[in-house]
Amino acid sequence: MRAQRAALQAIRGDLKAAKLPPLEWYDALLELERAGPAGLRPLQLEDRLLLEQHNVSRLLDRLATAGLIERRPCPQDKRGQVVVITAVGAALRAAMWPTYRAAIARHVGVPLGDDAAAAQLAALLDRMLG
Amino acid sequence: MRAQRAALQAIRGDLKAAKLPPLEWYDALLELERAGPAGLRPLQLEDRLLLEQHNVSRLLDRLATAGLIERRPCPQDKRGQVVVITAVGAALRAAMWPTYRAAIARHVGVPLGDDAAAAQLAALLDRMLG
DNA sequence: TCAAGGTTGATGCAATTGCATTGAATGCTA
DNA sequence: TAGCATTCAATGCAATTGCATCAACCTTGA
Repeated sequence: MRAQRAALQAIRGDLKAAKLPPLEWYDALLELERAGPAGLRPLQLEDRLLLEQHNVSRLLDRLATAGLIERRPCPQDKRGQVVVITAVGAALRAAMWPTYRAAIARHVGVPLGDDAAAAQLAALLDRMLG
Repeated sequence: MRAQRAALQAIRGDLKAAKLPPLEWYDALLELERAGPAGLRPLQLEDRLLLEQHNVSRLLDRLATAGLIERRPCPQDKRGQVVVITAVGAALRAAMWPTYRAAIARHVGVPLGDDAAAAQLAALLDRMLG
């Protein structure tokens, strides 16, 4: 918990110092970019981001307000919607990556030392997501 | 990040289901209990809990309101204070432990499998706190 | 086919967190 | 030792998160 908090706060600090949006935006935009033009249902985002339903709903509000995503009605289910990333959204995600990548390297990669340690850590943490 | 979030949310859920206070209270009370009757300065709590100054200040507000800690003036530094856990606070921490312990076992221990994996994970994460 | 129950996503309200600033006290330096 | 930058902790305000609930829609089964 403490290691995660330290890394997270440090990475957030780097993003903020670069005047970039919060980390949550990146995560959401990345998932949506991976989903391609088919987009994602909010429920799928919940699963992938491990966020609660109401937090996804409000995160999407902010992303939509910023013009980074588009909410489209869902043909199969009129309650639902399909969320698609816009070109602006994809551009922002790409613009965030260099800073984010460097922050990860600095605050996770460097402390861990070698790549083998990182791989080991990833493997262990993966077990916790089964 | 995702592994931590999953574990944290699950553990919080268990504490809530048992009608116990939030995890942050436990962490703070534990540090204060370890500090003994000498107590801790808020700044020391910041370091140990990796919380920002204003969050410590407000966490202490809540703990004090609940009668779990006592804020005493600091003799060496009249700006500061010394925070000491009360008997009620220690009792609450102790009461939380069985549930917390079980939650950790369930959501961290079990997924990891054996103790060796847990030790390895702890060692790797420790590197990130240097 | 329609009533009952479950799912999807939004929203009002309270609690928490983040951010900037403040007030008080300290210590450094000239 | 007066002046000034720094440190400790609190606080007003905005943004976010948590919680409960709601409205709309879907699904199932008699």
